[in-house]
Amino acid sequence: MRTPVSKPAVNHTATHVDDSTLREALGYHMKRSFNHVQADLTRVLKPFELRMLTYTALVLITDNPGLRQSQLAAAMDIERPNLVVIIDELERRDLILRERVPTDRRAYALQPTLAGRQLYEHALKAVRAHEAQLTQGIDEQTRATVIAVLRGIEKRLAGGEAP
Amino acid sequence: MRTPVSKPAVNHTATHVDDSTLREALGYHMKRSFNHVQADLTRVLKPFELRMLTYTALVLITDNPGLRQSQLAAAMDIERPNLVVIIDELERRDLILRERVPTDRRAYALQPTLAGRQLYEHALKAVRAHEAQLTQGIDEQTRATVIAVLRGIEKRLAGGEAP
DNA sequence: TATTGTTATACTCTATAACTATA
DNA sequence: TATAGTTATAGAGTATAACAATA
Repeated sequence: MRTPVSKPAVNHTATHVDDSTLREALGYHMKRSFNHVQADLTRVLKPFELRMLTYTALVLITDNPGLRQSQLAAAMDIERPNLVVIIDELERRDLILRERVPTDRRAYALQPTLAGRQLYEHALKAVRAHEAQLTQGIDEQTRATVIAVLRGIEKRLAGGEAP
Repeated sequence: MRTPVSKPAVNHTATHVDDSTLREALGYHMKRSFNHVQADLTRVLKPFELRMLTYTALVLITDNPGLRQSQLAAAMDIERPNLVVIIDELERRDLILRERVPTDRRAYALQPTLAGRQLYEHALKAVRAHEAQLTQGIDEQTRATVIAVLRGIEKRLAGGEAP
């Protein structure tokens, strides 16, 4: 989507730019590869009219019915105000419900609807196919190592600077 | 910056949310870890009044003096229009120069100024220290594997869907 | 006083179409 | 006609402050 399918006959633009200084940094590669993964996943989710964030929210609500918005925001690692529009969108499409919690009338218990659970199933299948294509040729051991490193970095940075 | 330094005594928000469905996907972990890396790097670059994109542009221009904007945009994997404001900002701060190319008066040759080269040196040192802290405890072999996987994914998705 | 959800707001990054001036 | 840089614009993600209702 970002690069032309066939390269131009004469290419003045991509000739030998030295990025060796940047390539040292893990974050540089994380950014570049994630941008492509993000764009690709957006394309995969488009037929379901879902984005990465609405998909993530739908999955977590379906797997954790009764979840509260504050819990969901924490799980998704986003701020509460940013979750509101996501939940609004899913609710407007009748994929989830906001149910009042009797014991705490400030909070909502988020519940998937039947339509929500069905969309979850279909979208999940597409995402898994996408994931399989993405990690094709990467052995399970290596994939697990990459995930472990990414999670380790996340935990280190999430926990605050000084241990 | 995102999570409090000390967790609240009673925590209703983070209790046992099942994200096992999402955790299968590599992209999920890429997003989460990159968000933290991005936020952390933003903090590291703040004293230099640089962002990830202005830093990247400054490094590439300094390492490749005379680079054209179209080449730089391709190297940074961003669209040309988005590069303009980045170059504007660096030029306004007298960190780089737009020099007309005599042989092609449509194009600019981007050159770092002395101030740009100096800021490059200082920022690079800070970024390297950040990187060292980030990858602390990860052996070189593993780090190389992660980078290779990320680059492989980027290349696969950048090249178009059908090989 | 603290928390849940909310509104409003701002900044960053990304993407596309269309323009200008050159080639 | 094609390319380099530009302008304008739109969409998405992220972050903070401040509010009403409730605890």
